[in-house]
Amino acid sequence: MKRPRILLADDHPMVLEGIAKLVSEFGDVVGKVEDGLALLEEVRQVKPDVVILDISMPGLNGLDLARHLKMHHPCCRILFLTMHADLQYVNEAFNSGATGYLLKRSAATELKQAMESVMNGHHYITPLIRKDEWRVTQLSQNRSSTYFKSLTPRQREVLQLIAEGHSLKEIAFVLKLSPKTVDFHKSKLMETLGLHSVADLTKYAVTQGLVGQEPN
Amino acid sequence: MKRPRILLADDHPMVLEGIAKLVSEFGDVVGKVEDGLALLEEVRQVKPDVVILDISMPGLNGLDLARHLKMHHPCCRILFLTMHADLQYVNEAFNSGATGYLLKRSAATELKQAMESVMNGHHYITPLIRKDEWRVTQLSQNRSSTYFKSLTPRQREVLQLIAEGHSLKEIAFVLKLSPKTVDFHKSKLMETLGLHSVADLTKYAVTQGLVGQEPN
DNA sequence: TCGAAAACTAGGGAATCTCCTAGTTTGGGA
DNA sequence: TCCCAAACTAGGAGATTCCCTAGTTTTCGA
Repeated sequence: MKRPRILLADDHPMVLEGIAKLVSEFGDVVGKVEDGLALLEEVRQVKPDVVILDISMPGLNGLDLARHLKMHHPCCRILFLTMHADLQYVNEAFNSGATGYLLKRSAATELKQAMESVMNGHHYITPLIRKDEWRVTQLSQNRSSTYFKSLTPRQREVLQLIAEGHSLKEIAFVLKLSPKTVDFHKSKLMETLGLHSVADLTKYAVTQGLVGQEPN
Repeated sequence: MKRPRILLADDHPMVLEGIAKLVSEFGDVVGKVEDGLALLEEVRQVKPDVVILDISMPGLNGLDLARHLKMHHPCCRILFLTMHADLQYVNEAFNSGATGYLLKRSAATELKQAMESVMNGHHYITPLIRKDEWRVTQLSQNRSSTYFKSLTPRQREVLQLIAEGHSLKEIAFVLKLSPKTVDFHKSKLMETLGLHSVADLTKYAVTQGLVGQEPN
């Protein structure tokens, strides 16, 4: 592989410099920037092969940047490196023109793999994000939100009530079902979402806007 | 300066490896860990001069870890490297035994400066956090309302683990307690916070920044 | 229209959690 | 120093949740 010319963007200098060190083992870091506007300017100047960027950035966020780059610098590959594992972000990223998607909690070795994929014209998505789930979402994407398309109405109902803090018994009473049935729906939806605790269900419901984030 | 023996802890491998590269220019990285328990284990094994760690970590958070370390390994210097610029965190960090406090948005060069201070027995706090403000807050801090409500350290620990999706049994194992004891702490903290379900505890922990909002 | 797949319903038994109680340890203040 | 309050520890008993299985209803495409 030809050594790619890489532009790095992250609003945390400490992280930026660290990633730069990692990346410089297999590519040339031709620029480092800490905000969205600087990135656009720098891309014009140095014409990198790949931009590695975070989603949350001051000025312009990563998703807006990706759209802009896709428009004005179509040859420039876009590799997200972010802490957001949320599928909505992943989808939004690829819809915005991303070529790859890594998490900060991915293994450091994935950087090189991802870079190779991306340089060969392929897409890359970290295995930490379940690819099949991502596919599913992508297909059902024409409706604005979501991904919990894959939940049945009953499952959504139960999920919401759980995330509101109700017990299975209470939910059963509200829905006029046996607690056993509610329990079944809970198991099923956990399986579907790949989650394993009430805590995770709650976080999921909150991020999906099913319930508010305020306790009580 | 003698090259310090450094143990690194950060729950994002990508960041961890990057920081390791940066640090290895002036110190020996004798260990890298991704969660609180691993950190305690590793400290016992390698007896580092300095631990560089994040505040938000799965298992045990950085503040609780600092207290453990101060207790069991008083010679080991503790340098926080985190994204939390909140003064409450800074105070709590120093109250918990921190020797230094850096931000991820600090300049990378501060790592070396901070390390030198810390190795010479001085404290270090990044200039991004105004030192005078920090003083003021510290004085007006009549101890208790530190980081979050009137929860005891144990209760905070348990709250975090619950909000991360662990069962009482798992938590008991991690903290080397009886599940009954964990249960008691849970009841007590629910009473203190006026909450009545795991869902609400999770939302509370998320809004307090004790855990991330992403499920899984 | 028919058949199959998906969704919905719920029971049994084991594991876990909840609530109550009680002993031990710890950190100040008189 | 001694004592008290708060924090921490854990046991018992009953309620709830988890996991598996199975029957019924609904949906949808051939």
